[in-house]
Amino acid sequence: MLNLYDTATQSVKPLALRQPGSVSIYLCGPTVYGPPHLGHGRATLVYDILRRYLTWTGLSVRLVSNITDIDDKIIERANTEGRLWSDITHKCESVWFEAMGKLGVIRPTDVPHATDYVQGMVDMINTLVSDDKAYVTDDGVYLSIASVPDYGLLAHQSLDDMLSGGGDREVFGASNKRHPSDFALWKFSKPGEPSWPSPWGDGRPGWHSECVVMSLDLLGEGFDLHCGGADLRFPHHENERAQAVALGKTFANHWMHNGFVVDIEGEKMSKSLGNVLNLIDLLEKYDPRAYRLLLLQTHYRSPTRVGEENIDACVSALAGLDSFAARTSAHSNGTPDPTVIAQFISAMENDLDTTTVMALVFDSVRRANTAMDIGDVATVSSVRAAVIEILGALGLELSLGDDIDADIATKGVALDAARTAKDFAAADALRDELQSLGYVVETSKDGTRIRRG
RNA sequence: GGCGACGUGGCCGAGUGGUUUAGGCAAGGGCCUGCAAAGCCCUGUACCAGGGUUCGAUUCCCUGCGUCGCCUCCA
Repeated sequence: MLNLYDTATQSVKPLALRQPGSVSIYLCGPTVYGPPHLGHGRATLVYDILRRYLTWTGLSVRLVSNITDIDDKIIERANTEGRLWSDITHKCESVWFEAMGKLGVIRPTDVPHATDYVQGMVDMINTLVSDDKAYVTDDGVYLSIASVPDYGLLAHQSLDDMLSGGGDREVFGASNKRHPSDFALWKFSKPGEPSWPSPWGDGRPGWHSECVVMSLDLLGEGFDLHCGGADLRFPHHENERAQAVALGKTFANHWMHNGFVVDIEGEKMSKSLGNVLNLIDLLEKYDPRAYRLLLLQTHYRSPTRVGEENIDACVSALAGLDSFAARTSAHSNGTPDPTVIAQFISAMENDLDTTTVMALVFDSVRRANTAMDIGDVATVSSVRAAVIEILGALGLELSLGDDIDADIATKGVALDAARTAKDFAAADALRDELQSLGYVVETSKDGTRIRRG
């Protein structure tokens, strides 16, 4: 049973399943108006790891992650660049999935698009308006949060405190709303903007309405888990839930939020600070597995510092793991060491304690390496199998790097021959040549092993 | 102003009321090696400051200082 921190109750509690054997998860996906940044990468990676783990334990996982393809930001960019808004969303979506593919993130089981659900949103808003839970103003339709008794469940703050705070912040549209915290379900469109018909006037749905309709439509009431970045906790998730509650529907049973990616100074990356790191750049410069490893070595709720030093450390650690996989590849048919697997499970069940899991992995690798040194084949194969099993369950594939060309392999044979003949000058020359071509050359009593670096 | 998180060895980053107090990276020493690489072993004696509770606190409580997040679009 997976124990997971729940934002609503602010405590770690078992993830209860609505239907035994299967898990229903809704993850708020991207608004497609720009390239993915490191924060998007973290969120998708965290939930990819969760999803893979749950699947590994034998559960059937349904992971719904939407694409928000209608939003003010998209319209703004379309206007600025004189492009069709759908042109931007299509392009951004393909860039998104290409990046996620490189990260090794499995595509969600369902990828609903907000624009495909507009009618459902209009219907939902209509119900809320007829029940007087929502009302029409001159610029849109708003939800009356007074109709939601426990509004603030996720914010963990009283409305008064939320309103009194924020220093000099302005409350948007405060003048024409019943309550300053009421939020838009439907926004009337200005001429030239994308719009859909509605009983109240042409317009587009509010962001919060998109996610409730899609999650309830695909997963149904009382689905198991709703997740996303910590910044979505309030107002986005709070407001999604508020609509469901106003409709008299049971919403998510458990709320999970991941921590931010911060810069080297420890500040959250944000566009206004100009410290946003592009995920595409990271993927071009480094082995994508390094980012996954970095996140596995941090708890998912802690802020993560992402900088070159950090990623470099992971690249080095990965080299050690790959090297381990390569040097033990002859013993790849073992049964995973049950003790190691049990430790893995117990760490994961404890609120996804992947840092402990990685410590276990590195310890196991060391144990197997030692066994390898002394020729304890049984230990090598069972521990190796456990390591591969665990890393596989977390989405980390080790590289044997043994897909080398024939002429390179030939040079390896020549290198061994030169060593046997004690012609070390020739052997060193061959090794230098191979290394300058980017290969890792490891010689031992058993012969030379060449692999891609 | 409200709510919340955090301050750990050169760096990153877990964790814990006390005996062998993660792990990764980097560094130094050693073994192995023709020399390297890979691997293994050893070393560094860390917990913001000041009080308090306790036989004992890095871990609990209080105060102070510092950092960060949310309260507005945001993974």
